Amino acid sequence: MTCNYPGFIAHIRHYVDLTQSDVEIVESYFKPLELKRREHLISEGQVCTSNFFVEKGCIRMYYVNEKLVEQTTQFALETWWLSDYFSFAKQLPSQYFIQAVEKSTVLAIEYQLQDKLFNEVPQMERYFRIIMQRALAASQLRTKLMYQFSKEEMYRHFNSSFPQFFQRVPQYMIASYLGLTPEYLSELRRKG
Amino acid sequence: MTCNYPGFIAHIRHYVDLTQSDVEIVESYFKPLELKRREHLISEGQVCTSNFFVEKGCIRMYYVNEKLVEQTTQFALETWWLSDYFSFAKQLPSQYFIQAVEKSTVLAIEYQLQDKLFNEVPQMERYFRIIMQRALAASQLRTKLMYQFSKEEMYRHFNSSFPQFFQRVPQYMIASYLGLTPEYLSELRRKG
DNA sequence: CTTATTTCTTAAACTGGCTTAATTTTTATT
DNA sequence: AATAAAAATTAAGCCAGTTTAAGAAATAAG
Repeated sequence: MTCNYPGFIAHIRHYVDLTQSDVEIVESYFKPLELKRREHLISEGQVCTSNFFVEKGCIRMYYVNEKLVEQTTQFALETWWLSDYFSFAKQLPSQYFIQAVEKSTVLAIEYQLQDKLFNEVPQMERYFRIIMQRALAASQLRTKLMYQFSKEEMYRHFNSSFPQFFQRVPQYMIASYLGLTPEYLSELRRKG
Repeated sequence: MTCNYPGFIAHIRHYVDLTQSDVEIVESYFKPLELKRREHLISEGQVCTSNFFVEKGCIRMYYVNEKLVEQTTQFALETWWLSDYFSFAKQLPSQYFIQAVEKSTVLAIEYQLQDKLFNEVPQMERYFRIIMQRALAASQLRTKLMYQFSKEEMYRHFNSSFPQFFQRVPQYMIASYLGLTPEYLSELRRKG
């Protein structure tokens, strides 16, 4: 395959067909970003002008609460999309930060260019429709887990579902994502 | 306008253009359902074969927890879509019930027919892409509210944002949606 | 290698919100 | 209108998880 972002194109082709010339057009619409650990893609107050695809690494979305503590609301690993979809769709200032958790490669498409891309390569409209629906399914599942699990169960579920995550991500980010304090997470880890 | 479901078609036309013949094709793909209060669209264990648009009334999604209590995870009022998108996309059994909260009119499109519709009327693919993205934005907002608000704040926020809701929906459903017990909701209401 | 900074741990005191259980009010049915 | 069933209220006791604060360990930077 002669394309610049093989993980990306393979992911799209998992859902829709693309000719070789489609691939070239698609790639031309995306800007690759090499991010250092802790580098920010957007900050609170800026419009989230792009939708981000994680080619390599891990990024997160967080906001800063009234106690000035970072509250992580989402992680995205390889092949996942992440954006503040409210800010993105309405082109209004975001309340979030989006940041690389570790050294990462991300592909960004700007809001302004999306519609042009869909007109040039209509399959991309279908791809994004499927991706958004899949993200919504994931969000519904997460909501259910938040309702049905206690904080302790949230930790155990997350830990057994994504054990590699504890290697890659600082505990305080995981704690805030799971909705518990770092102190309580520490206590749960000790308990085993 | 000569169409059977004016609220529905107006909603689609808010996002994409449809010719009069498109409208006829689109309407032919949807099945109208008249629901009595508390009537179910799907039950736990069934595949959620359709995506539902609320033309009139109010529906909710809930599951039954280990204590045999109904836990409401989502409401949908007029012009909102609702489905178990995991069950819908994978055509696997659902863990949820979808039920009319009050007398309602719903339009249903079956999973099997969606792709045919998108091929006949490509604008509908764009419409659903936008709708899914909008639903995802709403879901991100809700997640943020769940993180940043205490239970008492969740109640106050919901109450001031959707005062009409308390007229239409039993309190125990609202309580479970907000993640609090009916007893505590009652106490908060008394406090005013 | 040393120092500074960030992250993680430990433990005690505290509280928001749940549980339980009994009562009242509202709504549906005959 | 009478009866049954569902929904909402009230209050006391309780506990999962937070807060606070101080120290230890790990990581980054010079």
